[in-house]
Amino acid sequence: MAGKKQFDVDTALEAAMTRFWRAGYADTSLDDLSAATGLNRSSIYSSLGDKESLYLRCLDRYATRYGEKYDQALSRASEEPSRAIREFFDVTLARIADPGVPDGCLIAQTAMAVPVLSPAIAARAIEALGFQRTRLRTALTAAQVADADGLAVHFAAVNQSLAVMSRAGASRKQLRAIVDVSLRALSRALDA
Amino acid sequence: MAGKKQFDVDTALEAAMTRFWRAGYADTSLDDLSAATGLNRSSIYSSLGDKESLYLRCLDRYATRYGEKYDQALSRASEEPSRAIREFFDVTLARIADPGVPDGCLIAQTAMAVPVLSPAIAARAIEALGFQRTRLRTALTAAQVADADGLAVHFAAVNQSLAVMSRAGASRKQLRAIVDVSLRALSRALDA
DNA sequence: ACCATCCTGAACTGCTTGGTTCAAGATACG
DNA sequence: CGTATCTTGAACCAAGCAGTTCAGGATGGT
Repeated sequence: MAGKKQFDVDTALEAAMTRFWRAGYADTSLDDLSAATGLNRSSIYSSLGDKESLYLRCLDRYATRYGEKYDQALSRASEEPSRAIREFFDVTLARIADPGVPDGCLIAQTAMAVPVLSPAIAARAIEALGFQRTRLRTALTAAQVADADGLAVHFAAVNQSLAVMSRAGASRKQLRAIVDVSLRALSRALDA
Repeated sequence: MAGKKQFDVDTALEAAMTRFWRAGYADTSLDDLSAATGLNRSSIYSSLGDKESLYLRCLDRYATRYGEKYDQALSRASEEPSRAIREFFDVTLARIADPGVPDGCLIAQTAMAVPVLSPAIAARAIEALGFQRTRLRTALTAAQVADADGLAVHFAAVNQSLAVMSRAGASRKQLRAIVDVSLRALSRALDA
């Protein structure tokens, strides 16, 4: 197959992202990516770039996709803050419950490997986490919650903790319990 | 240098553990371990075993060392639960603040890599996390707190989240804020 | 002084890694 | 039909990997 038609770059990118997400950067070889995407090594290299730039593209893809979902969940924070934060966590819980997608979180995985990753990749992961915190802080500020800063970083952290715990085989019930304690803390802050 | 004296196995194990802790299993080669311990490749192999069994020994070493500290922090939970949990988190915060030791957490790092690690290593990490939850649940039950189970898994998760956030360069202030929200949730649970 | 003991450096194996090149083949369009 | 365009598989490279072996040198105990 050749001539003018090209393979679907988007599909290949999705497969590569999923592989990186499950196994991490170090444990994903070009052969793994080749097998996952169905593309030849040379095709990956010529149309998706080398391993590092491909990883960066996957990071962006991941951050954009779930960033939009988080934004949507938080969009009505000023009217119903409790519900907004609950829906924020539901985005993560639904992702973990989805059998078509790996456990964990690509951003969290990248953050854990910061000391051994290239500065460019490390910076992108840290940036994404910072963006998540900002997202939450903006929503909580709009809802006029006391200590919006502290709660924002707490929720961002608890969200990441779900990635770790899901990798360790935590049940959905346990993941829900983790979130519930944080949601109760928000309720108290709203009462005051 | 040879004859009858041996190098200090304990010192070597400590160096290996630190290296694994910082860089993870995949990104630590035998040459890295050799450089870190100051031992020859063949010395590592003959007296510490292969890479996998050495990693297991490091995991145990880590779990035992900090497990004791966590136990100590929680020992007076029935009398002063709030203080006990605060001191529990202080163990982690002090470890992260210690410049002589890497950020993050060896257990969390291992948990994140579960899908690509050997079953033996994966099982040990999951076991360690389960033990942490049990430790907390026992303490909270002794303190007669409502929803000890939910709080235990929440605290265990938040504790792991500190590893992720510290790797992403979070400040001590931010890490403290993450913990504070959880501690407030405990206070409310104790009031009720 | 001697000998048993242990460590060390170096080498070697077989394999995988990321990266790159290129000729051959398949297609679509004029 | 012919030609320009694109993909593909295979091969190649230098490097790094884990694991293992072994001869030789340094040491401690006697």
